Amino acid sequence: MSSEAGLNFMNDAVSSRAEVRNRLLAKLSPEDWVLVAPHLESVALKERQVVEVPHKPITHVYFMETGVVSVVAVNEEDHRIEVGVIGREGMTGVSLVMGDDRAQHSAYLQIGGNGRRMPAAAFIEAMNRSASLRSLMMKSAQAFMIQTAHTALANGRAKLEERLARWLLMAHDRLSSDAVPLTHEFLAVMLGVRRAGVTVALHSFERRGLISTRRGQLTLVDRKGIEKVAGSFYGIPEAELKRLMAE
Amino acid sequence: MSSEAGLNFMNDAVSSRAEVRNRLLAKLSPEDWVLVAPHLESVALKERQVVEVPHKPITHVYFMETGVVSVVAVNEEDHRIEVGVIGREGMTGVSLVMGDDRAQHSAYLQIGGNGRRMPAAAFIEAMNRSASLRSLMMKSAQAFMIQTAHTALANGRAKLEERLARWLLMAHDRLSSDAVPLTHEFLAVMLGVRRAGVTVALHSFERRGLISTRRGQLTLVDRKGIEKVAGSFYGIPEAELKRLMAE
DNA sequence: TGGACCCCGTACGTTTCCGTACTGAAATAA
DNA sequence: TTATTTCAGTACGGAAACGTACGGGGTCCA
Repeated sequence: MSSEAGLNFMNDAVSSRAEVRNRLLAKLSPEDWVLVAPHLESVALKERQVVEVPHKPITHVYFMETGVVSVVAVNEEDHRIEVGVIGREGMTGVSLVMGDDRAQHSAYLQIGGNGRRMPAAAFIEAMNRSASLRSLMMKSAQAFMIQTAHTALANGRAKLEERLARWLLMAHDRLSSDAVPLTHEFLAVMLGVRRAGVTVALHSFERRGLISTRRGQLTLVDRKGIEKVAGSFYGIPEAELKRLMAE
Repeated sequence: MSSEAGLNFMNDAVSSRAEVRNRLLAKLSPEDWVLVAPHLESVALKERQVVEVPHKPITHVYFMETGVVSVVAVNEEDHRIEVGVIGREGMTGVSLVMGDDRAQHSAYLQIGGNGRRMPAAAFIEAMNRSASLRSLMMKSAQAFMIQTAHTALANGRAKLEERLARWLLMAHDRLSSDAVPLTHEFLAVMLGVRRAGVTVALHSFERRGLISTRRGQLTLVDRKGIEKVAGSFYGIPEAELKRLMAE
């Protein structure tokens, strides 16, 4: 998976304010928008499109408007697990906000979508020029940290069904429809469990009327019911994101 | 556990540069040190001393010189697990660096020690005045994020023995001796596993000559051997910390 | 339209870890 | 010293999830 392959550029000259649907970009002050907009470029990314490679420099930050990015931690023995997801509420390239130039984790589109991207250098430059922009980006980074911490909690204490429910809810929050176009295999990789385990769990969800499934896709039917399954493993990062973005 | 109970203040007038052993404080430029030093206060903290309470304002940041702070994520159903440890390489109160005023997680001394603390307001003020200070603190925050992500990885993919070995190594990195003064019960809480499970695993370590144990304490004997057990679940955050602090 | 491939359903024995609980030994308080 | 509490060792059945693997059905491409 190359970082550039399969990338589609939209042919807008300069991103126009009104059509911005990424929540971070939408929150920019007019002054910060002026700082950022000239460097934005609309892109459409397919599923599995890689946007960050561990220990390599970050080339662009992505502000998605649809789709879901998975951030996956990997170690040398090739153990891997998702440590967070990013959708239209945030951005990729959190390391840049922290003054680092490289990606820590693998990041790629779990569910394809479109958004805008900005070269890393321009992003850093903009943050250096505007304290308010930097402040907003740090809040976003903080929200992502919280999500990662709760992923650690769920990974250590929750059962497969609880973690799966949590994942579906987080994905659903970032999608405009109830359909989640993913195979069991990919869900399994995200959660760090067996593919067969996901199949069985989803089956149980379906029998309970929580979701419906078909090949390569599942659809949330009873969100409240799924929330019940996830219990309090879901919710805190979402509430904290809301709080951090409220001001 | 109150935040103030059992706190001991040292009677130094102003912290002197030479005796600073916290690595973050030690890295401050002379100018940044001038900004920070007047607000530092030496403290000795006993084990279980609480320094941060979830969702409550952070009152002080702590720069430990000895001892280990556990940062523990908790949810409403009272599931809890450690998401990171902090010793003389870092600081507590990472949220402040990100522009938030409250603690996300519970933080307390897992192993007692001493260090310096600084009121939150003074810390924020100092960061606002110095870009280089802020930059250093953000690097430290980044290092902590990386640790949390790898905790999520270990929680999801590693076996009990691997996670226990990882924890021992992280504690050892932050202690000046090979002795870790902790009960099995506390290790179990950190890892989110049964106390009995820790007992059995430590036993196995002891039989293999990796550690020695006595009531309320264990001692690392063969660090290399323990690293072998932890495999690649240990190491990346440590290497990244080194890199981030190298500049 | 046939073949190849991908995805899902299912199964089985096995490992890991849990929940619980009882015991004795060590440390601490009275 | 004695009483009390804390900590460690051990055990048992059971739940959860694992590794592996096989077959059938969908989907897509030639």
